[in-house]
Parts: sequence; structure tokens; C-alpha cells
Amino acid sequence: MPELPEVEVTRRGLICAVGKTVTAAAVRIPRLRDPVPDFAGLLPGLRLASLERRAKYLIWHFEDQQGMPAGTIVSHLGMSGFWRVWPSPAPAPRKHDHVDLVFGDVTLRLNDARRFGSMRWTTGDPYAEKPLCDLGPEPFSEALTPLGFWQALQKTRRSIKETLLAGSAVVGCGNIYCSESLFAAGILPTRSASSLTKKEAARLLTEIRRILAEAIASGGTTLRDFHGPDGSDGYFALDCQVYGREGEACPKCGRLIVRIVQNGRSSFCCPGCQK
DNA sequence: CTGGTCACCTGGAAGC
DNA sequence: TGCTTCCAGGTGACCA
Repeated sequence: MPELPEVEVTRRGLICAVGKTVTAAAVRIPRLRDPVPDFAGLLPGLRLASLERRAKYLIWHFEDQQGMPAGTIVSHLGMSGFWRVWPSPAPAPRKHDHVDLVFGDVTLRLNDARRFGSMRWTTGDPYAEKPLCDLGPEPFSEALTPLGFWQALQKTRRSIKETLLAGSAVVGCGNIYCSESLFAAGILPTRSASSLTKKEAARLLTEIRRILAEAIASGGTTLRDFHGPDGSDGYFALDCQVYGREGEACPKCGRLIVRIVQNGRSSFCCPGCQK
């Protein structure tokens, strides 16, 4: 599921718990991608001060009852995770409902069938630690300029698709939004990143920003697993121009959309209007 | 450093 | 119907 838009949709849905104090927590599966901390012992009595997003991570800042920083959860949804908000008491847990965080009258519940997600706990500055310290710039950051983006693309010999996925030049594009952004910008995913002209890089950055923003507004993309915090599906899949449309006609030029494999992962593109 | 491979898990769809 | 195989939105460890 979850690329940047889905994580942002999730964050906005979970905002309802900010300012509230944890009254209980349950960890039913002690291991996702990494061991899950003992939240039932750590969190009760702490107040959720803020909930931020960086790339595809959620950053949960907790304070103690004196208002002093008490620790931070850095969580990731992996391939199949989603959070759901329930009024307390939440219904009986279903399959793959691994973690509950109870904030009095609301319960936040993590479901993750494939368990590729993660929940880490740190008492340090999470932005100074892995994994957050290694991330490239946020797509909506004003500090990310077309020129800076182009310069980052010059530093690698990888294809533009691999480079976007790696998140070194800009974070947030996973497999779906990579294909969509490159299609919108008219650039083949197999092009080497360093071959993009300044004009092409600027166009690509513009399209990445537009598509991610539209996907957030649509509630994200639901292919299989993802659901919004209110249980609804995301609708951006309806707006995908090329992703998952191998053999269909390109909406711009009518040629057939093809699927290629790069580093073991599918890319979809139109050989007619992407150069 | 960089690129390539594989592992982590479950489940849905397609093929036979 | 039932079994097998392939594929899936993401990371990160390991190896050449």
C-alpha cells in the first residue's frame, strides 16, 4: 500500500488522538519487521503531543504529565499496514489486528497482514537517528528546488525509476506514484537519472508534487490492503493512468501500455509518449 | 560507494 | 474444486 499519500491520509485521520493521554495499549504480535516495544508498559499516562509525517514514516511525540518529552514512536506501514480509529471500546480484534493504542474514548488499531510494518521507540531525537536521518528531501518542502532536484539526479548512475524509489532526490514516491509521475512528465522509467535535462527534472518534480497532492485529496490508493483510518477505501486507483494497466490503451496517445521489470519490480509506461 | 539479490510475511488471483 | 505458482504498495542486510 502505503506510499506518501496513504501515510498522510493516515496521519490526518489519527490527529484526533493528539492532545489525549494513553489509557491502555495492547501488542498482540510482538514482532512486525522489528520487535514491537512493550507499549502496554511504556505508554499509559503519556500524552500524545504531536503526530508528524516524514517520508512514509509517522512520528508520534509523547510527553509526560509535566509536559516534558517522554519518547517517540517512529512507525511504518510496510506493504500492507493500515490504522483504524474506533470509538472505545473497540470491537473484538480481527485477524492481523496487531497493536491497539487506547486514548480514553478513541482506540487506534494497527492491522498489518504481511507484518512488513514497524513500530520503533526512541527517547532521543528521532530526526537525528536512523532511519529518519538518512532520508532525502520532502516533496512539498520549499527547500527542494528544481535545480537542487536536478543536481541530486546527476549524482547517480541508476535509472530514474530506481532513483525515485531510493528516495535520495525526493522521498515519498513508491512503485505506483513513480510510474504515474514519470508518465505524466513524459519520461521513460529506464532513462538514467543523470540524463534528465534541467527542464525535464523541473517538469518531473512538478508532476510528482501534483500527483502526490491529488492522491492525498483522493484518500490515497487502495489496491488491496489499504484503508483510511475511518475504514474507507482510497480512490486514487481510479485516477491511475498507467499503473496496473498493461495492455490497455494509453490515455494520451492510444498506444498500448507496457509493463517492464526493473530491479524485480514492475514499472508501467507508454512507449509512445514517454521518451 | 554502488548495484544486485534476497529475506521478511500473508493472501489473492491466475493457471492447470 | 483444489493444488501450485506468481505477484503485491517497502525496507534493509548482505555480497561482489
